[in-house]
This record gives sequence, structure tokens and C-alpha cells, in this order.
Amino acid sequence: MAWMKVRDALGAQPGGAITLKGWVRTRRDSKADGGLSFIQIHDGTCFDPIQVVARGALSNYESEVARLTTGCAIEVDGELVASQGKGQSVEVQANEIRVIGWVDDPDTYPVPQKRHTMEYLREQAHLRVRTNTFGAVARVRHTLAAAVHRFFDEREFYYVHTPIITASDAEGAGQMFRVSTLDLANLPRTPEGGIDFDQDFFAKPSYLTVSGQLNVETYCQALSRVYTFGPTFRAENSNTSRHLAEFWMIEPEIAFADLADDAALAEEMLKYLFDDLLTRRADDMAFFDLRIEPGIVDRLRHIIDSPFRVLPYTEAVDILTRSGKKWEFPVKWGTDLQSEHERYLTEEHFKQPVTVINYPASIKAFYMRLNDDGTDGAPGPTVAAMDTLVPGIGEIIGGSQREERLDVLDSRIKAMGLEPEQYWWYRDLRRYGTVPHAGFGLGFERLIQFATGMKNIRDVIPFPRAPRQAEF
RNA sequence: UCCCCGAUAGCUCAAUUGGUAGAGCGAGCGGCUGUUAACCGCUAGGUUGCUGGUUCGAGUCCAGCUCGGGGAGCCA
Repeated sequence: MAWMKVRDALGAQPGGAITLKGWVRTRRDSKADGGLSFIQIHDGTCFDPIQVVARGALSNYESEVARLTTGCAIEVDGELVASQGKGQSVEVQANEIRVIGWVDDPDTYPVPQKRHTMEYLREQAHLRVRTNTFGAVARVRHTLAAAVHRFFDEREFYYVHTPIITASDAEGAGQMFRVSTLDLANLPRTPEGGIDFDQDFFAKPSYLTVSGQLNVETYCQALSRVYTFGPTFRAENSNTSRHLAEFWMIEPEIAFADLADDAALAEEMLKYLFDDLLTRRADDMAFFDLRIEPGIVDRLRHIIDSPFRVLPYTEAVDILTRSGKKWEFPVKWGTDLQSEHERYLTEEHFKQPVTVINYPASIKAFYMRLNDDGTDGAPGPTVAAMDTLVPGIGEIIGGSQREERLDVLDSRIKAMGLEPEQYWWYRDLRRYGTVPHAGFGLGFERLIQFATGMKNIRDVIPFPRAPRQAEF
């Protein structure tokens, strides 16, 4: 008999013998027709389970079938038939049910068929994917990841595997995790008393990457359109619903391009991803719309159908100043936008995602290109940066046109108190055939949060890493 | 890291001014039913997060710690 996945069985015409393999979601018994049980089976291939009808005449009905509980693994041979009951169009009349794996103590099974809080399920990370919500998140996460690669492949971007371990210790994106093989209990010392990193694996201090950007820029300067999509690490002691110590980031980089090209790419990509998601995972998205975030499907459609709002930083400051709102942090040209300001712009003023561009240079990274808006067209005081802000989460994308002029780049590095020599290979890109180029970073987990309405970022990655959190 | 709130049955929560723990869900058993958020009855299940303190007596008050939630900073 042909083994069919639940998804295929639910979409098939009645008639014919099939085999199902999966896990029991629920079992309901009836004494009608000499006794029978309705068993919902799930195998992860779609949101809905399939109903198996087990007759009392089955040889192991009393001994096994009638004792099945949520979580048991079984195989079913039977006939796919039109359902006599309401709620499903097809079901499987079982001829044989084989129990593959029992649940040894149903009373303490951590994820029985009942409502659970997200906080509780987070403590059962190895079992939570068996629930409706986390199964749906897992499928959505996969679908979005696959769509990212397809989007870039269709546009002739090359996927570059940038390193996870880096020795650049000043990428300016927060605290880094140190990578070392030195014996912590017996550190080698230099004559001056410092730690002798010459004896470490890489003969210098090394860390987990906080961004693949600097590396991917090198490939951009030869392959024109590239991206990296991998894990990144921040050792910040931040405890919020939108930060992780280990998260995945999508970072495209395009040559012969300016900030407008960069913003256009970001908009095209987000629209592509949401459209693909609504098409391929309509079942899971219907669930999120019903149970997690009512209206999420319409909101995504609206984003797909309407042009993005682009807002220069200076205008954003104007809007915030004239809003009449009382701010905890005062709004002033030259300071970064705070959470309360971002929320106002996306949730109250525009009620949609907003891309803020042309930030003051003083609050942005050294590699961002100075705009020529200074006195007499001199570089400064703003940089060609952009942040895409979304309701409920805040920043989801951060990007910029990169500084391609070596002299300007050097002065920016020095102004930030950094050593140009440390960036020698990055500076070489500006010495050998430099071109205008731009790119951005999209936080993958925040994208999933936004697309599903899941409130906590720890619930959209299988095994979240956060301060004091690495159990699984 | 800072501010606020919380931790009691497998899960979600109750427990008057301090007086030795209850319900719903889940689970087990029985009843009813082509069932599907099923329904009805019975049963089991608790060193009240940890350590210490106040008190005749602490789930309840105090201190520290651990964990969780909301917000902030940092950022993606």
C-alpha cells in the first residue's frame, strides 16, 4: 500500500488503499456500530490533521487502539473514503493500526491537547513543535527561508557563505562572543601581564560574527549582486521580545547602486516574500489570522499592494516635533529615534511600514556614505542610510549606501576612534576599482514575527539563545 | 543592564485582617454519542520556585537568589 503524506491524502479523491504514518492528536470514542474510535493523525506536512476511523472489530482495538493518547506514533493501513461526518471531506477507514511508539505516561505528557501559554511551551522547546502554533511557525520559517534564496536566485544574486568566526573586533555592532581555545583556568601571559593571544588558535583575538557585511562587500566588488544569509551573534545582555543572542540575518549587497536602488530592492524583496508566503502557506496563515494576530493576512496584502512610505530623517523629526506628543526622550535633530518615536510613526501617524532615510552621520556606522549635502556640496552632515520600521516590532531592516571614497572612509574611521590599518582589506576595495554600492541587513526572526504576529522573538526560532538561556 | 509585575496540582489560576490548600482544563475509570473546542459522573494528583528570617503559627510578612512576563536601553 502506498504511504501517503497527510497533506496529499487530504487533497486526494476518495477511493483506494493508503498507508498513513504520523502522531495522534486526539482520540474520540463512540459505542455506535459496535464501537469505534475517531483518531486525528498529524505528520507535519500541513496545518490540518486527518481523521482515521477505527472499528471495534480491529484485532487490537481493545488492547491498543482504545488506549492511544495524544503523542503516540502509529501507522495506519486503510481506505481513503468520503467522510460520513461533518468537518472533513475525506477520512481513512482503518483496516490495520500498528502502534510504533507509545506515550509512557499520558498524565505527565508535557504537551497534551489543551491550551498552553507561550511561556510554558518555551520551556518545552523539544516538544513544542508538536503544537499547532509551533508547527505553523516552523513551516512559515522554512517557506520564508526558501523564498529568500529563490528571490535572489531569480535576480542573479550569488549566495556567499561569509565566515562565522571573525578577527575583526570593531565592526561596531555591539558586544561580541569570544572564540578561543585557550585554557580559561590557566591563561598564557605576555611579559606585560596581558593575555598572550599569540598562543590562541588564530594567534589573535577572535569572535563570532555580528554581521557578514564587510566580507560580503568584497564579493560584491567582483560578482556585482550578492547576499549572505546565516547566523549572527550578539553578546548584548538584552532581555526583550525582539532580541536574540543568536539570530539569522539576510544581507544583500549590490554594486553600481545607490541608496534609492537599495530601498527599491528592500521593498521588492519584502513584497515577494509576503506574497510567496500567503500563496504557499495559506493554511498556516489562516491560523495566524484566526488565533494569533487577527487581520495579519489583510495587513500583508496591503503591504504587497501599496508603495512603501519613504521618509527623510529630517522630516521624521519634524513630524515628531509637531505631533504634540509628550516624549520620554526629547526629539532633536542629531539624536537617534527612540522606540516611542518609531512606534508613533508606524503605528499612529502612518499606520504602515516606513523607511526612514538620510540619518545624521554622527549616529551611524563609519562605512555609511556621507551625503553631499554639506556646505557647497561638501560631504555631510547626513549619511545615505535607511531603516525600515514596522508596526509592533520597530526596525526590521537597516541598510546604507557604502562609502566608496577612500579619503572620506579614512576620515570617518579615525573620527570614530578606530584604526584604518585594522581595515586594510576593506580599504583595498576602495583602492582597486571602487564603485558606488549599497546593501542592507534584514533580521530573519523579526521578519517571521512580523509575518505571523508572534509576539516574542524566542517563539519564531526553534531553539532560542538569550542571556542565561541555552538549555536545548 | 535599569524600572514595574509575577512564581500555589501536569497546565491556567483561586485561597478574606497570617490560622496546616480549592476550581477549571488535562489525565485515569465508567456512562452516552458518526465523533470532531464533545457531553455527564467518579477518581488520582501539592515539602505552595530556592535559601534564610520574623511569628505560638507563613502560600500569605521581610531579605537575598533563581526563573518568567511587560516596558526601556542596545540593535536586526
